[in-house]
Amino acid sequence: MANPECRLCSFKSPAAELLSNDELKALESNCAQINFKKGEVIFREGTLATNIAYLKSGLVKVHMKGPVGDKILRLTKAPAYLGLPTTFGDKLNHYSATALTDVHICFISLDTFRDFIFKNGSFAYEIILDLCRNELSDYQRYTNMSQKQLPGRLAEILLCMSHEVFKSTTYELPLTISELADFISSSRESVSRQLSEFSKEGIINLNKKELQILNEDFLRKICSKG
Amino acid sequence: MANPECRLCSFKSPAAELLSNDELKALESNCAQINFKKGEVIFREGTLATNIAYLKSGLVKVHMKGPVGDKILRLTKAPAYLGLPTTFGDKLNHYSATALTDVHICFISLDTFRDFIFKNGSFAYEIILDLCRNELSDYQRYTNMSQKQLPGRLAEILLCMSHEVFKSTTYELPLTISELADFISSSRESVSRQLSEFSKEGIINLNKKELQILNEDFLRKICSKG
DNA sequence: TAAATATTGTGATAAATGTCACATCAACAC
DNA sequence: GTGTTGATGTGACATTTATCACAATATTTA
Repeated sequence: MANPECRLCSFKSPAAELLSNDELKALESNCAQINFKKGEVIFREGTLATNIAYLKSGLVKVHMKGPVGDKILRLTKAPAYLGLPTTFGDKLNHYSATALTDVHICFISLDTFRDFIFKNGSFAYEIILDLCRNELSDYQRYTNMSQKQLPGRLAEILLCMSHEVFKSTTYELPLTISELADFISSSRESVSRQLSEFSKEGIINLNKKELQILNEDFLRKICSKG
Repeated sequence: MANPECRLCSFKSPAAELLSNDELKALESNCAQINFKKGEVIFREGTLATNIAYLKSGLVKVHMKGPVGDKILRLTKAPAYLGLPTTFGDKLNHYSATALTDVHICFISLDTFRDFIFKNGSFAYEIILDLCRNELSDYQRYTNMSQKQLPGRLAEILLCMSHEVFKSTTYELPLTISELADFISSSRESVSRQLSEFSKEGIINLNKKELQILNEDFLRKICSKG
């Protein structure tokens, strides 16, 4: 738990950029940075939601227990607040967050955060914008995932990770095959087979975890056709 | 378009309850009530999002075009704001809202609403709470729907409408079979068959649109088993 | 009222994908 | 090293569910 220097922090969220010096000072004394290793749970479904978690660096999966197994709801890349809805929406966390890389998290006292919302309209507005944008992209993904079948769903998250997370057509898969399956609501075996299929067709190249998108246009076509 | 009397309105949202008299006055002059008949579109995907839509009375479906067809994202019952995320998140609406009953909608000027957020912390906080609670329940439904198969998904929305919307085990289905299919991402035919199945098993009774849940426990069991 | 249109029910069939079983491979602990 | 554990690939098969086709009702419109 390092002593944070929020005022000097260069990883501030867009919302935190709008805080006054005094507010940043208040933040400093009500905030603790904790580092997690890849694979560690940042907060867990069913436990008390006591702090706001701000993801300062790294990549995280947000996931929830479903009737069958785990469901990955979204990947969240720094910088971002992690559990606003689960922290404000209920006393108990309704989902979990797990580090996919080593991450830096700042836990912010709920009271302090709430105070900013009450007293700093710009801050509140920025938080609202953030919640709204997230909901839009969630709805979009939800709709796509629920109407496409396996090839389209898989193509979609491969492209999504390429565009939204890594900004590159080559990247190291941050998820295991099982997790990919949890993400697109399919089975490990089916995902494995579909990846082989994409490889055979020359659309991707997968070496261990290293993924290379060879034919993005075709992948896009698969994605949009479903 | 009636001249609204927001100050006297007895259908205020929890957030609007927190507005001052002056703010309510500002609301009055920047707000227009419009009534829609069952089946009419309140706002449409792809059009400019220019106003906040507050659902004062009635029931609405929120839906989005998907790769295959329409996808119903949620049912929203009055009182509720309808398109906050699509209004704040982007200039264009990312989804549509259609009346399932006759409804009263108050369209509120975006600037006015934004002003309340900036200047009234309690209002902003209430809006944030609302967004958060919605996201939680969306995630829950999303997870359930994506992991269950047809019987479980159908059972879930039948129960959901019973508990959340109508608060009764007997109610008139607000959706056609096709819409039910759009909601649970299945086909019209499969939903029709599954409803017959439930009827044969004595779990429900469906007469025209009048649905009666006869064996709620069993329906719950189907719902939780998937 | 009749015609037109939308909604629903149901059988036959095909396609997609989950499940089971087992082999292989990699990482890590001891 | 060696054994243990977790992750992955793949064949065979069963199951679920979409699709197509068409009939039967409802509902709306002319």
